[in-house]
Amino acid sequence: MNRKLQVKIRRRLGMGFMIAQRAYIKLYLITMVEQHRGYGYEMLVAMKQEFKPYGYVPPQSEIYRALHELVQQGVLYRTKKLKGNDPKVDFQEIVLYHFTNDGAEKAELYKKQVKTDLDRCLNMLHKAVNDNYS
Amino acid sequence: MNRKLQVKIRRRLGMGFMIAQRAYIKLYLITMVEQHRGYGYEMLVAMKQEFKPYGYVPPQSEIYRALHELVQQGVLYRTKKLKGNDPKVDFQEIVLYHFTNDGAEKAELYKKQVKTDLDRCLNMLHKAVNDNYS
DNA sequence: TGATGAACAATGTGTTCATCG
DNA sequence: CGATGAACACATTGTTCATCA
Repeated sequence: MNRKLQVKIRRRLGMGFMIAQRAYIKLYLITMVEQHRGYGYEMLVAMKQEFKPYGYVPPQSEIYRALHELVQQGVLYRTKKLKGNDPKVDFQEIVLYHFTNDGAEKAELYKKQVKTDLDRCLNMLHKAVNDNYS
Repeated sequence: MNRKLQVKIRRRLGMGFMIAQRAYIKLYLITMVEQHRGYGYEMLVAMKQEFKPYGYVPPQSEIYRALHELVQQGVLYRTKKLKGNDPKVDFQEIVLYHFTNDGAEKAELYKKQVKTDLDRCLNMLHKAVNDNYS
C-alpha cells in the first residue's frame, strides 16, 4: 500500500496536518548557524524582532527545544563561552552552536524535507482559499 | 497591553502557530452545507477524494468533531433521516446538517476569521521560503 | 459495510518555575 | 535582567473501540 507508506514516512518525519512550529523554528536556526549568528538567546530575540510584524511571538522554550533536538540529530554541537571579554565583570556563560562534521550535510537534507513540507502547506492553504472564497 | 490582548483573542479563537486542522475542516464543511451537500459520511468521502492528490487524508473523527462543534456554536442544526426511500430495506439513519436562523451569518463571520488566519499562515510560509532558501 | 459517535492515548506546545553568576 | 533549561499542564489530534438496525 503506497498510502500507508507515505503516512508512515510523514509520521517518522513528524509531519502533521500543517508544518510544526518546531520544524519551522529549526529551519531558521539552521540558517542562523550558517551565518554564525551567536547563541540561543540572541537567536530568540532576533526571531522575535523579525516576526513582530507578523504577530507571531516565537516562545522561548521552543527555541531551546529546537536547538537541543538539532544537537540530538547530530546536526549541531555546542561550545560554552563566557559572554564578556573580562571574566571579572561578566560571568555569564553562553552556549554557541556549530555544525558537526556532517552537520552541514544533514542540515541541507533537513532543509530539503522542510521545503517539501512548506510547499505542501502552501498548496493546501491556497486550495482552501480557492475552494471556499468566491 | 495590546499584545496580551491579541494573544488572548487568538487563544479564544483557537489560533496557534499555524491554522488548526479543525478550523480548516470546518471551513470546508460550511461550504458544503451551503451547497446542501449531504451528511457527515458523504462529506468525509468527498474530502478524502478531494485531497487525495495532496497526500492529505482527513481523519473521520475530525470531521464529526468539527460538525459537532459547528452545532455547538449555533451555526448548524441537525435533522435525522432514513437514507433509503423504503424503510423496509434500508434502516440506515443519517444526520443532515442545515444552517440555523442566524447560522449563515455566523458562518460568514467564521469564514472571515479563518480567511484572516489563512492569509497569515500564507505570509509566514512565504517568508520562511524567502528567508531560508536562496 | 455504511454511518455515527466516543474513549483513550500520544504528541506538541504554552506557561510557569528553577538556576546561575 | 540575561541566559539556559526543565516541569508541568493543557489542547489538539490520531487510534481504537462501540453501536446501530
